[in-house]
Amino acid sequence: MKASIGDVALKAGVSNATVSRTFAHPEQVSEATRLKVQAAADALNFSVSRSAGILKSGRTYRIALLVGSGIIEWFTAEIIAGLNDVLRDAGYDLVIYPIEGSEARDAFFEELPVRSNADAVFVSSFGISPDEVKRLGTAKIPIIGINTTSEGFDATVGINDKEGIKLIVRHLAKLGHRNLLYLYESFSSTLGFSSFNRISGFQEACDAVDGLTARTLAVQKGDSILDAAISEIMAQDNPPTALCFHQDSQAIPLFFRLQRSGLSVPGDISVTGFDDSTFAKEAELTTVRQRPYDMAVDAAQKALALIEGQPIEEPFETFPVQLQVRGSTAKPRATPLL
Amino acid sequence: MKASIGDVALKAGVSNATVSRTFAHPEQVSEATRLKVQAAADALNFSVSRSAGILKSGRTYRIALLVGSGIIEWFTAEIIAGLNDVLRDAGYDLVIYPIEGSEARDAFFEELPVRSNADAVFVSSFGISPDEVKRLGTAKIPIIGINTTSEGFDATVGINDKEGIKLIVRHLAKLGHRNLLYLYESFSSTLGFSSFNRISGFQEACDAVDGLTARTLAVQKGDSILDAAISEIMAQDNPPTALCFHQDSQAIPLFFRLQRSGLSVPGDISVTGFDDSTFAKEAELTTVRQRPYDMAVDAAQKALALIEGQPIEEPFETFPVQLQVRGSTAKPRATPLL
DNA sequence: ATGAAAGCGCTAACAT
DNA sequence: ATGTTAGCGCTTTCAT
Repeated sequence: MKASIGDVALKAGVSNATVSRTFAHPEQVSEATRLKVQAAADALNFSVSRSAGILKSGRTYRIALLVGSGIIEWFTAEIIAGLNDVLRDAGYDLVIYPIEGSEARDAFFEELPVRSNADAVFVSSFGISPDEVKRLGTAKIPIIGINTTSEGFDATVGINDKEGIKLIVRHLAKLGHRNLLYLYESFSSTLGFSSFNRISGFQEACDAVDGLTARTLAVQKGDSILDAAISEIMAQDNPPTALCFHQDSQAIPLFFRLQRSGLSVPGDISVTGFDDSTFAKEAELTTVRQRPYDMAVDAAQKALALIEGQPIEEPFETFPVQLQVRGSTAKPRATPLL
Repeated sequence: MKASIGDVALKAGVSNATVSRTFAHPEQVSEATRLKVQAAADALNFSVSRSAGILKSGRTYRIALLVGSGIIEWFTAEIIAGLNDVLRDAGYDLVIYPIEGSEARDAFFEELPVRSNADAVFVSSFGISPDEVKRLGTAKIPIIGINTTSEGFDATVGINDKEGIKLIVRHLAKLGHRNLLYLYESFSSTLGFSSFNRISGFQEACDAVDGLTARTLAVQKGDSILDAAISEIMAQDNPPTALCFHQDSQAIPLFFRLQRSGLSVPGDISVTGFDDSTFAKEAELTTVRQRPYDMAVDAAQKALALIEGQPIEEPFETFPVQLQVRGSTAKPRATPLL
C-alpha cells in the first residue's frame, strides 16, 4: 500500500542508500540521480517514515508536557504554543499529558509512560511532590520545570511570584489602601508551587507595610469566588477596600457582577488580577504581566540543549514580571460604602 | 545506558520473546516467569519502547491536528482536550500543526509531513481549499474535518452555523429589533467554512424577516472591532439596535467599552455572541452554545474507527446548537439614543 | 509455556 | 557518487 524506500529505489533504479541520502543528505547525491529519485518518490507518493529513523537514532523525538488539568486555560495554551513552535522546528513532537485526579496521577507515576518514550519532560505549574520528581528522574531524561520548584529539575523557567504580588500590594498601599483581601480557588488547577508563592508573597508584602490589614480567602473550586467577593465587600465590619485576585480570569467576571450589584470599580472597590491575560486590558484591570509564551520558548531551547548533552548557561531562569497599572485601582473611598 | 528488552531477558534468564510477552500478553506467560521478568525490569528501570513496536506494526500512532493559528483560543483548546482524552487512551499521540501564514501553509502541503507519519489527520476550523484537501488525500490516511466542508473528508463533525445564527436573528426579531449589525474579523483565525456559513446565514435569516435591515461589517484583524462597533452605534442615521458578534470573545470586551461610553446593555443596545465560551455566562451574554469538546470526542472516535478500517455509521455528523437567552438582549429602545 | 529467528523501514559505516 | 550490509528494539510466527 504505502511506498517504502525500497519501492522508490527499485523504481529509480538505485539502491536504498541512495534514496535515503537523497532525502537526508541531498548534497552527497549527484544532481541526475537526485532528480531521478525525487521523480520516483513523487510518483509513489513517498515520504520518509520517521519511525524507522527514530528507532535507529535511539531518540524518540517525543517530548512530554505534564499539566495539572485537562482544561487548557490561558497559561497552558500559551505554554503549549511556545513549546510547540520551537520543538516542531527541531523535529520533535510535543505530547500533552493532563494529570487529573489522584488516580490518574498515581497511574502516571507508576507506569511512567515517558520512560523510554520521551526525550525530555516538561512539568508545568503542577504541584509535583519531591517523591514524584525523584520517580520521574528514574526515566533518565531531562526534566524541565515551568513555574515549579527547582528541586530535582535539570532546568526551570518561571517568574518570581512573590515579587509580582509584591508589586500589587505596594501599588495599593501607595494609593492608601489599608485593608486588602486576597481571593483564590483552593483547588485551582494552577495551585502548585507558583500559586503557593503568590499567596505567601502577598502576606509577606502586606506584613511589610505598617497598619495594613490583609486576609486571604480560599474558595472551594466550584463555589463561586464571586459570591465570596461580593459578600466580603458588603460586610459591615471592616470590609476590604481592594480585592486581589489570584489570576485575571477570576477577576474579569467580577466586573459584571459588581455592575449588577451597583458597585463601581474603582470608586467603591479596587480590583487587581495577575497574568495580564485575555480581556485584562479591555477590562482595564490592574495586574501583573507575565509572558508564558516566552518562558516556553526558552524552556524548549533548554530542553533541546539538555537532550544534546550540551551545558546550559543558565539552567534556572527567572523571567521578569511587570506591574500594569490600569483603571481598576484608585484611592480607596473616603467614606464607608453604606 | 537505557535498558533494552535484551538486558531484561538476560537478567531474568529468559528469552527476549518472553519479556515481550510479559508486557504485551501477560496471560501467555506463567506466573512465576512473569514475576521474574517484572522484577528484572523494575531493577533495570525498563519500559517497553514504543518506537520499535510502532515500526513493526506499520502504524505511527501519531495523529495530526491542523489548526489555522498558533494562538490557542477557546475553541481550539476544547478541541485539543477532547481529542487528546480519547486518543491518549487508545495509545495515540496528538500532534498539533499550526498552519500560520501562506508560506507555512504552502510548505505544509508541499512537504506533507503527515504522509507516512500520521495515521489520521484532523482539520479544524481551517479554510482549506479543495486542492489542499486533495493533496492531503494523497497521504492515504483518514481525513476528519471539524467545522469544515465535507468535500474530500472521510468524516466530519460540526454544527449547523446557519441554524445557530438564525436562532439569534429570530430571537432579536421577536423582541422587535429591525436593524441589526453583524461584526466579525475578516482575517480571524476561525474564518473558515464555518465562519462563512455563519455570516451568510445571518443575511439569509434577516432576509426572511419583513422589514428587517441587516448589515455585516468586516473589521481587519488588528483594527479594533470595538471602535467599529461604538462608531456604528453612535451613527446618526439609522443606527443598529442590536450588535451580533461572530464570537463571544469579540463581544465580551465590548461590555467594558460600552460602560465607559455611557451606553447600557441591553437598554441602549442589545448584544449577542456565538459559542457560549469563557465569561459568556457571567457577562449575561445572549449567545449560541456549541460544545467543541463533545465534537472532538466524537471526531476522535471516528478517527480510530477509520484507522481500524471499520465502517462508520454516521460519517458526517452535525451537533446541536442551543440559543442561550441572557440579559444582553431586550426590546429595542423606544426613542433614539440622542 | 518458552525459545529461535525473521523482519518492520531506515541509516550509516564501509567498500567500491 | 553509489552500493552492500548490519542493525536499531521489538513483536510474532513457528518450533519445541
